Amino acid sequence: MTTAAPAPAPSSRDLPHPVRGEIRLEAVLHALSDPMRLQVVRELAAVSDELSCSHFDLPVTKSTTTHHFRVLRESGVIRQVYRGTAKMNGLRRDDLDGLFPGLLDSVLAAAAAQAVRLGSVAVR
Amino acid sequence: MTTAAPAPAPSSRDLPHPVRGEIRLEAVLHALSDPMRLQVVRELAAVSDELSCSHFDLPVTKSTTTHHFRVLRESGVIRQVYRGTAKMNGLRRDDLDGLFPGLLDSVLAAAAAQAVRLGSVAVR
DNA sequence: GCCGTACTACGATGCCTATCGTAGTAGTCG
DNA sequence: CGACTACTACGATAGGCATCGTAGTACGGC
Repeated sequence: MTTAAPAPAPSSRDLPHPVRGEIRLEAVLHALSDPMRLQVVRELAAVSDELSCSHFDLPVTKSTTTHHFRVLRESGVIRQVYRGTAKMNGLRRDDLDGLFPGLLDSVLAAAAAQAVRLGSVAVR
Repeated sequence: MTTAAPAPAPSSRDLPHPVRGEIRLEAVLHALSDPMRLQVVRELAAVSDELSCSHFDLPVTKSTTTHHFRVLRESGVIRQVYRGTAKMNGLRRDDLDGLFPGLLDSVLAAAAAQAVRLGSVAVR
């Protein structure tokens, strides 16, 4: 075993992500069709950086939050990594733009337009 | 009474559609997140004309087909009208483009790109 | 070493939905 | 009128999913 890959301790903390080629349009659309998940994606796109799960103050329990983040991750919309005790979430903009050019931007623009239209203009 | 609207016989054949302002992004994304419905929308966009329900040869029963067309209609993606015995379906491109500029086109492009990517290039 | 924080996993529940089959209604054509 | 076509409505079923609560695991600080 020359390579002697030290197997960086599976640690049971590695999260399964679809590789770019495995991302399916239907799954992405489904992930974005939930208001709570769409809101999360909008926030992530706004900061264009990673955010911890606890940063989001969603009106549901932690368990449900975990579930929504998992749907987003497994559909390929976000990437999740552990950083110490925190789990950071980042938008997979490169992969999404590569596979579906313009899709994410038009969805984000549509969400923003609708937020204005529905009078949610004042932040929340 | 001048108008004297003769009430063109409700006939129980008028189909409820959301007006433009009632169309919700989440509902549209959800409607498009089903493979069968996405396929229908792609065909409608390809012909840019009305198509009867029976034109589509979906691998499900008539009942299920009716259900899918209703989801598309109630979400505001398509418009349905009766023409004789046939029920014609047309994409509401104007309304969708007006509310969510570029969204429909990028979804259609993404669907086409994915179809190619998955090797479904040879028809079925 | 112990505790608090952050997040997960598991089990349960209720709703939504995709699917079917059967029966029924509207329109057209003979 | 009568048969045929096109589509709907209704009822049933099974699976998915958003939600919760509780219990558990990993990390970092004291």
